[in-house]
Formats: sequence, C-alpha cells, structure tokens
Amino acid sequence: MVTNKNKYNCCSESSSDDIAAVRAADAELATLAKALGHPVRVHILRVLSQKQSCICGEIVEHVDGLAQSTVSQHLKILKEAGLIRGEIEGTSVCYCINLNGLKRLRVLISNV
Amino acid sequence: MVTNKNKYNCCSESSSDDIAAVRAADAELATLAKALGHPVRVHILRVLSQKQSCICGEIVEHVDGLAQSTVSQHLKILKEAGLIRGEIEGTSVCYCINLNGLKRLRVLISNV
DNA sequence: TATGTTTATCGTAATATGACGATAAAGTCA
DNA sequence: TGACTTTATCGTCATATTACGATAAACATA
Repeated sequence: MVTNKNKYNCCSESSSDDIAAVRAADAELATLAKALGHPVRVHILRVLSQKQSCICGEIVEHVDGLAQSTVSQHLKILKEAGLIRGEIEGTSVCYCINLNGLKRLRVLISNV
Repeated sequence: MVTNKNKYNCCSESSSDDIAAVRAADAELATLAKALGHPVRVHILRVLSQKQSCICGEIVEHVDGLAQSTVSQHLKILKEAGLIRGEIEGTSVCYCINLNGLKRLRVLISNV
C-alpha cells in the first residue's frame, strides 16, 4: 500500500537533534508511565491527591494487606519517577504529590 | 499523630460501589500505563500517530535493531491494552492508533 | 501446487519486578 | 543513656518482562 517511505515527509524535516529530543521524550514518558503501571501505585497517588499530604504510615494503612516494606518500595519508585515528594518530619516522612511530575506526564501523553 | 482514620471524612461518603469503581479505575489506569511503560512502545505509538497507519513490517523498520518477533510482542501488548488496533490486509497487518484507548488514558490520568 | 512473503507464536535465557520478613538507621522521649 | 517509633534497605524467592532465533500460519502469486 505505502511504497514510498517519505510519503508523509516525516523524516526529511527532522534533524538528528530533533530525533534525539523525541527519543528522550519517549524514554521520559516510558519512565513515568512505568511508575504508574501498578494498581497499588495508582492508589497511592489517589490517596495523596485526596489528602494533600500523608505520612508514610497512613499510606501503609490505606494500602490494605501489603507489608510496610512493600509499600516503601512502591513509594520509592514513585519518588524516583518524580511523581511524589517526601519530606522528613521527625521519625516520619510526609509524602505529597509532585504536581510538576504529574503535569509533565499529562503533557507527554497529550503529545503522543 | 493521626488517631482518627476519618479525620478527613474521606471514607464516610464513599459507598462500597464507589470504592469498587475507584479500584477498577486504578487497575485500568495501571494497565494502560504499564503498556506505555517501555520506550519502544512509546515510539511505536508515535510512529502510528504520525503516519496514521502503518503495516507491521514498516514498524519493524522504524524500531531499529530489534528482531521482528520482539516488535510483534510489543505490538501485542499495545493491542491488548487497547492502545492500538490491527487490521489484516492480505499477508500484512495494518496497525493504527486506537484513539479511544489513548483518550481513556488521558481521562484517567487527569482524574488522579 | 509449490514458492515466497508477512506476521504471530513458541521455546528459552537473562534480567526486572513484586512481595515478604528481618534488620538497620534516624529520630523521639522518658 | 536506653527504649520505642517510624521508615528505608537488605536478602530472598516467585513471577513477569524483554529479547532472541526458530517455526508455524495465512495469504499471494508464479
């Protein structure tokens, strides 16, 4: 059906810089999406979204049936992806949504 | 610190149906995000988005360096998540973006 | 019918993820 | 200081993912 690879001129106008930028966006979107790619992590985001902020122990209570260490792992993944932030308060850690990360994810998805 | 679990009244207004619906949305969003959680799959989506539609063999060419079987696996994951559709055309398969799936993902993320 | 083309699936190996309990680290408070 | 609380990290195991080559399935065509 399509015999000419440049039928849509999708390559001729792209510099290698453009390609690198798109590849970087691919990787960034994939990283963010992967972090969101587990129901428990989505649930944690929702809890933080509703409560504005939440200490780690409360999150563990909200995520029913999982060990504290498991929840801590999920929090780490969300934090490393830039979707949440954690602030130490005494012995506790107060987590909150990182709105910039969430916005970035929305922007990247809207650009697909 | 927090002794009353209903401090924010976040549960008292939720019926079990609501909770089930939110859990289902969590799972749906996680499934869609997980499918997007690999740079090659993001790239495939971008290719399909730019070219409107694309036969499998062309996608394999666009995803440089990966075996045809690997690309086929990625296509399967995207298809099962509802992010792309595939239509058989003779010996080829013509893939295109499933806009409904992409919209659904955007809606679910905007509701987090 | 026989041959070639295209794509999906199978089998397999390496690596990643998700879960747990145990424990370390860091702070609070008596 | 010593006991307690809270959270992160470690070690481990089971399972999932990613990649590959080989092959099967389905169609086109000589």
